[in-house]
Amino acid sequence: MGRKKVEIRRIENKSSRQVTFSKRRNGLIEKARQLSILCESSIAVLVVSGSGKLYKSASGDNMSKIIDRYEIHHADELEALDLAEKTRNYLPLKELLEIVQRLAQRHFYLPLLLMKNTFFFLFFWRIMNTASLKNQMSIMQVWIL
Amino acid sequence: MGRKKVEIRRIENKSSRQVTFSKRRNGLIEKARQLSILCESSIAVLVVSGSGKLYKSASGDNMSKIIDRYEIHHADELEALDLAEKTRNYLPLKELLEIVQRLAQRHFYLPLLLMKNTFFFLFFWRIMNTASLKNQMSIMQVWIL
DNA sequence: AACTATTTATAAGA
DNA sequence: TTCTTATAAATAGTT
Repeated sequence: MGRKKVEIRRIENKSSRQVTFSKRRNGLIEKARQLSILCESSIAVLVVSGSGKLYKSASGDNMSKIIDRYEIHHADELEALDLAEKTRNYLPLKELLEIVQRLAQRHFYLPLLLMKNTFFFLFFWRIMNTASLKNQMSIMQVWIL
Repeated sequence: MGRKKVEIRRIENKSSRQVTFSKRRNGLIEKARQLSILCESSIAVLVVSGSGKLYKSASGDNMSKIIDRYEIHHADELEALDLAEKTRNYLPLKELLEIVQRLAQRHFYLPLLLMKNTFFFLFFWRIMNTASLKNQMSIMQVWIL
């Protein structure tokens, strides 16, 4: 949509890349706003520029709610069944902790509340019931870090 | 961009709303992809339909990374200084817990790791040092829920 | 799902 | 940067 057709590949000229970034970024956010109103939907757009600057927009609902909705969706995609299998087989505590840590690392931002239907709580309570009080601090650090 | 100019307001006819949703959603995601390539940027688009279905796209980087970048940005916006002030004045434990709960509610998805430079840990350790062991369980529930 | 008349977005230039 | 305008692209209504 312009004087010339452009190939969709990195614009090498820095200043025209910047101009295009600004124009199209505004266009994208405006499109999101329109879609949100026309079709009663909630839309989040997050843009991170090459230099790391963040531009965001949330239409129809606030950013937190939309991201929460994504987290729920994402949680659903987790390998819950595989984990359930392992849990039923009563893994050693050490291995349980490793799984928790790995998951926590991969999906760290995932609010635990949103995982209420998954197996984190099972892990948690089992660990808490198994570990001695003096170990609880370090276990809590696993959960927090 | 069509046979007629459309006002940007909710489309009342359900089926044409659905058709428009599908067309424009695809358009939006394609625009995001193009911008990401043309200008070397990372773009996340999250769309939640009126019926709650989620559509997402991440270009230039994966969704987790882009959302993490947003979380960091968001954390920076927190009223950290105000909180620091309050902390220095040694609020009663009850009030500290209330602040923690309010923050947790508003920014629940925020990974604690990303807040390492904020005051959550101060809160946490102070609470843990103040509370008796038998209260720690309920305090942990504050943190988890 | 296609088609196509129009509107809209935007690339290049001023 | 901001405005202008020729042209490409998106899409509203139709089939």
